[in-house]
Amino acid sequence: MVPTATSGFSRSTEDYLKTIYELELAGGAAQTSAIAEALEVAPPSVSGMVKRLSESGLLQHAPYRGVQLTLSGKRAALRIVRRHRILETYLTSKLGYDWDSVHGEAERLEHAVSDGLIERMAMALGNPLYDPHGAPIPSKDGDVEAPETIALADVSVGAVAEFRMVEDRDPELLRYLTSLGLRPGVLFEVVGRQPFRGPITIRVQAPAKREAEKVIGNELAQALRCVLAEEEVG
Amino acid sequence: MVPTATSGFSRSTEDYLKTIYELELAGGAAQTSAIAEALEVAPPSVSGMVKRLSESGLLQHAPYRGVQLTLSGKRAALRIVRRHRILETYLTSKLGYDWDSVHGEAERLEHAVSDGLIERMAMALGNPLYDPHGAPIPSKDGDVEAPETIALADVSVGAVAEFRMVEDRDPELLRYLTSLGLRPGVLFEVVGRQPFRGPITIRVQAPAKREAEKVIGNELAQALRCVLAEEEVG
DNA sequence: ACTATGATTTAGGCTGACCTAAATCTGTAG
DNA sequence: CTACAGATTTAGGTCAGCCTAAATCATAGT
Repeated sequence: MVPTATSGFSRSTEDYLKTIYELELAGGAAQTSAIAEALEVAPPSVSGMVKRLSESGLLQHAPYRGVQLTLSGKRAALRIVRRHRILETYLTSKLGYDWDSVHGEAERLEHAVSDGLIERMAMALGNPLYDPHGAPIPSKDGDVEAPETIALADVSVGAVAEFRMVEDRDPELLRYLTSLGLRPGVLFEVVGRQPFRGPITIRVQAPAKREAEKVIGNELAQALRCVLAEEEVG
Repeated sequence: MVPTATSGFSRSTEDYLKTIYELELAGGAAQTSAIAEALEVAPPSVSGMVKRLSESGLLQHAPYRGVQLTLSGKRAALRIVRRHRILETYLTSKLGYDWDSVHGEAERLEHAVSDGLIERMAMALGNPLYDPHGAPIPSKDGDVEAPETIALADVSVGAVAEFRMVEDRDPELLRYLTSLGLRPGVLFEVVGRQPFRGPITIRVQAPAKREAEKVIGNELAQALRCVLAEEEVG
């Protein structure tokens, strides 16, 4: 009738490319085991798929070393990333989804939606630059602006910073952030930090509300990407 | 990561069930060759899939005779039909698609979208009862109201009728209807018909416009489902 | 420089969904 | 009542993508 995916690649291929792209961002060449873990697949399955993908020219494989996307592989990956983030944005803005429940839906739809529909959604949203979790949306021709951010864990005590971005995969984490009042764009001040990778205390600047202090574990604080704000005018 | 379809059935299974459902509507038990043609696969592929589907209890197979959906098969089929029609309606109402270009998009998305998203779309549309081509949208628990219609070809000369519904599969046909001013809900009068299955002349009641006469081939007129309107008040 | 450990690949298999070619059934026309 | 045409099924094969078990490689620690 109508093919599964709209790229000429299989659903599975698209998933591998996107995953490899994200692993490369996080650090150099993607390892077989890392890909396997991210895709919840056994390592030999990755070896097999990697062979096929490199035969299609989508990536280069240095055996036992790792894998790197070629230009066309990266292009295909960024196309999926764009779709994923536009879908997440559309679902939250236009259909009342919460930011913690869009990931899985986007994960399926990113393969099924046509380019035309993605562009209509982007248009309807006013061509947004960031998704609901603060991740940058690649442009149609594959440009991504990756803003410089630091982990909340690395913001010094006394500094004011803006929460900018967090991974979209963990709904519980996202709901927890909601309960703290933390979403992209929110300003906060670090008012204390315990030693030995201990918890961090922040004061969220909720507009027209009591600014309660919140305590955040160090591990979570590593996952929250921020930028330092201008100094507050005394 | 996340399964392809949201029903527990494969994309392919969903397509077979929907197709068989539609063939049954059109006339009794679905034949292997009819299924094969509709899905654009070879007849032996259908035999194989039919065996699997009947082993799963989704249909009953009378060898060499045909195939009939069981209750659970019909339920699964209607679920897909509902998704397809809600998607078509959403795309036309909310994203500016024309009625001739939604079918293919819905064909892919119907397998990927979650039940929750479908219900949100339905809600956003005000729980519509008909899709853009006039086809009834099954309810969540599988009730379809199939209105009594007759082919435009069977409307007698002099009668006024309302155009109600047409198949969604042929974009060219739909664009042609658009050019005639025919979409669901439009009234027209049959002003003439040539003998020997010849063409039919109608006058479309365009509000506040010149009511030009249009000539329609008999074959097309068979595909246009209508209901007779009340007599016009002289 | 060797060796153990962990990562990776190879070998061999399975399943779903498709295909073509060959066999078999059904119903109709003589 | 038989034979043939057309529909259907069976037989046997391919391919993508997954799996487990076994072999191989890379490297870090002695």
